[in-house]
Amino acid sequence: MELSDEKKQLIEEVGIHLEERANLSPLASRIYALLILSSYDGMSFEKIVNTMQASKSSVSSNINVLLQLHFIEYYTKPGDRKRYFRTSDFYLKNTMEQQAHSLEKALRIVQKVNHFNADHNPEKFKKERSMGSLYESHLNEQIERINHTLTEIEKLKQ
Amino acid sequence: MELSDEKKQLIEEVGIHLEERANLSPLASRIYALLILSSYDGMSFEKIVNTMQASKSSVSSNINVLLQLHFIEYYTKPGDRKRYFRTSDFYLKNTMEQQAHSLEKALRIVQKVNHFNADHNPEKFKKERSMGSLYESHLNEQIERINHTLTEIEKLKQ
DNA sequence: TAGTTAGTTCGTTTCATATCGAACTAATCA
DNA sequence: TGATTAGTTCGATATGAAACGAACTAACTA
Repeated sequence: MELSDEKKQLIEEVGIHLEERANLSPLASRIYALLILSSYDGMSFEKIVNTMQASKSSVSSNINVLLQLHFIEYYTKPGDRKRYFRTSDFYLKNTMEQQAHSLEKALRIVQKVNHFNADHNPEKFKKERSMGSLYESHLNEQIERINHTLTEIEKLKQ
Repeated sequence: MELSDEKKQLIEEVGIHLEERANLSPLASRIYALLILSSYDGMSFEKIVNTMQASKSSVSSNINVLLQLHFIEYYTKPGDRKRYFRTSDFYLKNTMEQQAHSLEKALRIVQKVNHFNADHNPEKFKKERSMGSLYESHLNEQIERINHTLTEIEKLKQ
């Protein structure tokens, strides 16, 4: 029931990272980190409550968020009412898809900004155009790379 | 003094994007968006206060944050006490440097997680290794790309 | 020197969001 | 059927951050 110090600290570190990158609440981040660092068998709701020292209600709502985002999944054992949670099979794929969306959104914004400045602040646009287009093509490249990797992951799945 | 509806809406859109991506407060994000979408001459403190309909104190502290992060800079005109703020010359470069750091951090975390699971959850590690290594090399590639673009920007500066 | 102006400081207020706990539901068990 | 258990719901509390406003400083100006 007690975690090693090494694991505790790693949960904290990964948790903070997830908070920042995935916009999850602190507890959701810690739970997700815990499951990332645990065996593929997963953990029961109760065990998560005890390990995290958090209330049942907090764990319940945060687990539901993680389920909705498809970051985790659950399974049941015959003759056992409990649900067992684990990281979803392809959570790295989800992470990358989110990154792709975020980059695409960034690209759309940059394009809008450049367009607006070309129309309304021509002097500024001229000054920044070369860097702006460099940035645009950089974003395009990154999106391409990510999609490429996603198709490779798709192959792995089969 | 009044902004066009088009500009207002774009400030909102870019502002929300900056809030999410750059971890800036709402007002800091809006001020930064305003300056991104304004002429290279920049805007005085007073004009920013009026345009944003925010208090002097809020504008003051948020501008100082943006200055510290080198997202914006200011200049003065001889015989004019006011300070004029504009986006810093190479703010896109700063953006990319931040992205590079964030990717490097992500890579270090993923490596730590993989290492931990290899030691403590061998079954899970085996199951996820191929995807994990694919992800690792993907992150490496992205970091490489970003550094490459940064050196190209460096060339532009000269 | 007295008045004005640009911008800052700092204590207070407002607001959002995370977590909690007690009461509840629905399924299982004896 | 009555008791137990797994998990949810929902109103209350706590915490932290953002924005505010009044008072202040420091520089200029008449």
